[in-house]
Formats: sequence, structure tokens, C-alpha cells
Amino acid sequence: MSIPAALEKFKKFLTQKGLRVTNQRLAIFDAALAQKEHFTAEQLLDYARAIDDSVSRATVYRTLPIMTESSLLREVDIGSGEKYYTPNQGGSTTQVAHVVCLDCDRIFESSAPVMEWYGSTFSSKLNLTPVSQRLQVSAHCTLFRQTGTCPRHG
Amino acid sequence: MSIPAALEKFKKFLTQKGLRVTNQRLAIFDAALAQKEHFTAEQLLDYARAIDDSVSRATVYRTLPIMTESSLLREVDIGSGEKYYTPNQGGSTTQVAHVVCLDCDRIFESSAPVMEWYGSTFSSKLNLTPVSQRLQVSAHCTLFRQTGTCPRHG
DNA sequence: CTGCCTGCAAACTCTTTGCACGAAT
DNA sequence: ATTCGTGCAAAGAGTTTGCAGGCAG
Repeated sequence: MSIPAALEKFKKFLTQKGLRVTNQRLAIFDAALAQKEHFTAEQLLDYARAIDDSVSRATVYRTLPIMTESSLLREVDIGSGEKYYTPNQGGSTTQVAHVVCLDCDRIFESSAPVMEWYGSTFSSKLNLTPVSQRLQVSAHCTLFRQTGTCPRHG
Repeated sequence: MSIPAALEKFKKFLTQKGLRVTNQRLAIFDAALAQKEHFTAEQLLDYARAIDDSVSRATVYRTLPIMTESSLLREVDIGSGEKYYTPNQGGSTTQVAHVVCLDCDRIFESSAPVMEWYGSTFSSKLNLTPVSQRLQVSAHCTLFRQTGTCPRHG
């Protein structure tokens, strides 16, 4: 999905929910959709302020759930205290696994359709209805461990 | 592993690390190993204080990493703000998946050896060495949704 | 005795919220 | 004109940490 198309989707979502299209929400949208890597709320605040310096931390935190609910962003919790977000360019419902590099602090994604099968299998045994599943792998950068440097390091 | 055997393991671990065997650490050990369900740091504080009322919150938080490192406990992060812990009775290295019931707030476990294969597969593609992986399924209680009650509810 | 361990309370991080002002519809 | 949205700062939740005194080795 292109960014202009996503913008339309965002505006439409806001309108349908009876929410207003404000400059701050648009700045946050622009900042979020421009990211190529996973980002935190605090980073998004910086990016959004570069576009519109009136954006506040509170509004970022209030807008993130809206963008997540509208499938424009995906929320990624790697258990590190803070949540990460990434544009959901693909569309929506594909299940992705996350590989977190303990050296790079980078998050890589990989589709993992088998997760859904797992969710269904485990849940049905317990008489539960699966809602979501996540698979996360923590790993060390082999190259960094061996040579002390890694092309992915900053 | 029986609790007395685990106690020996704990004492041995402390000694080998040059850490001291204190009454507070033993009370926290007893409280933790007696649990049959997943528990939080705050709950563990209550349980440990019932054994030795001099145990403080700080010591619980300082002891939990020790017990996790010694494989007596497993840490479970379900992305809910607080961490959960559970006795690692099985021994240690078995991979487990977690099913979190959104109605019951309970955590169910299920062994999932395929996780290791996933970790290896994804990681090697990225030139990473997998360290750990976790698979978590969030689900609703079917019975609770249908009837408003569930045998697992308190 | 020595130095790790402890409880207390304050600090910390990330996120949420109450309030009065300001802007979108 | 309404009513929702906003920034600010304070509050919250969970966890960590500095300090002075206490206990294990």
C-alpha cells in the first residue's frame, strides 16, 4: 500500500470513528509511515516533531493505538520494557515471527504461517479460541561475535 | 526435581557464585517453589512474607534473577506490564509455548520443540545464532464466552 | 571482622490521565 | 457553537538503586 493510499485510509478511519483529522495526527502519521525500521514511541515523537514541533508525547501515545487499530501500524512487544511499532505495509493479517538481534538491537521479521496452526491446536485442546500468537527468537549476531564488527551495526 | 533437591541446587548455586545463603533468600525460594501456577513478583512477596515477614520487595526483585539464572524458575513475559515466573520443575532446556487466556488471565504451557527448529532456520538465514525463542498464543475462553462462567474462573 | 545483604524510600522508565485551553467540524 | 483534541505536568505501575545498618562466612 502506498503512503498516499494509507493516508486516505487513515483519514477515512478517523472520520468513520467520529475522530478529528488534526495536524498533529497527520504529522504522526507521516513520521510513522516514513520509517523503514521498527521504532519506539519516543523515537516517533522526535520524528513527528521534526514535521510539526507542536506534537506532544501525550498525543503520540494517544495516536499509536488508533494507528494500530486501523492496521496502519503493527505493535511489536519484544519484552524489553518499551513497545516497538512498524508500518504494516503488507496489508494486515499475515502472521509474522520476530528475530531480535541481541547485539544489533534490530528486529527482523519473517512470515510464519505455522503459528496459526499452533494457536489453533493448543487452544482447542484447552477449549480456548485463539486471538493472536507471536513467535520471537532472540539471537546473537554471528559476524559481530567473531569479528567485533557487523555491517548492520550503526 | 523434588523441592529438597532443588533447595540443594539453590544453595550450591549461591555458594559457587560467592553469594550468601540468607534467611530471606531461603524464604523466597520456599515461597516460589511451592507455587503451582504462574506468579508475579508482588505475589511472591506476599507468599515469602508469610514465611518470613522480614522479606522486602527489593530482595524479592534481587532474588528473582538469581533463581532464574540457576534454572529454578522460568521467567514468562506475556507483554502485560509485569513479568510472571513459574518453577522450572522439568529441569531446564525444554522449549515451552504459552497460551494466555484473555478471560481467565491464566497461563497454560505446552511443549513446542518446533520452536527450536524455527529459531535455527530463521537465524541462520540472517547469520545469527539463536539464543532463545518464545511462542505465545492469546485466546478467549470458549466456555466463558458462551455461558458467562468457566470452571477455571476464580 | 569483613564485606556482602538487607530494608527503606527515593529514583527510574515507560505510559496514562486530569485539566484548562485551543482547534476541527 | 459544540465538542473533541491538545500540551503540560502530575500520576501510575512495575522495577531498580543508593544508603546506612545487619548478618553470613
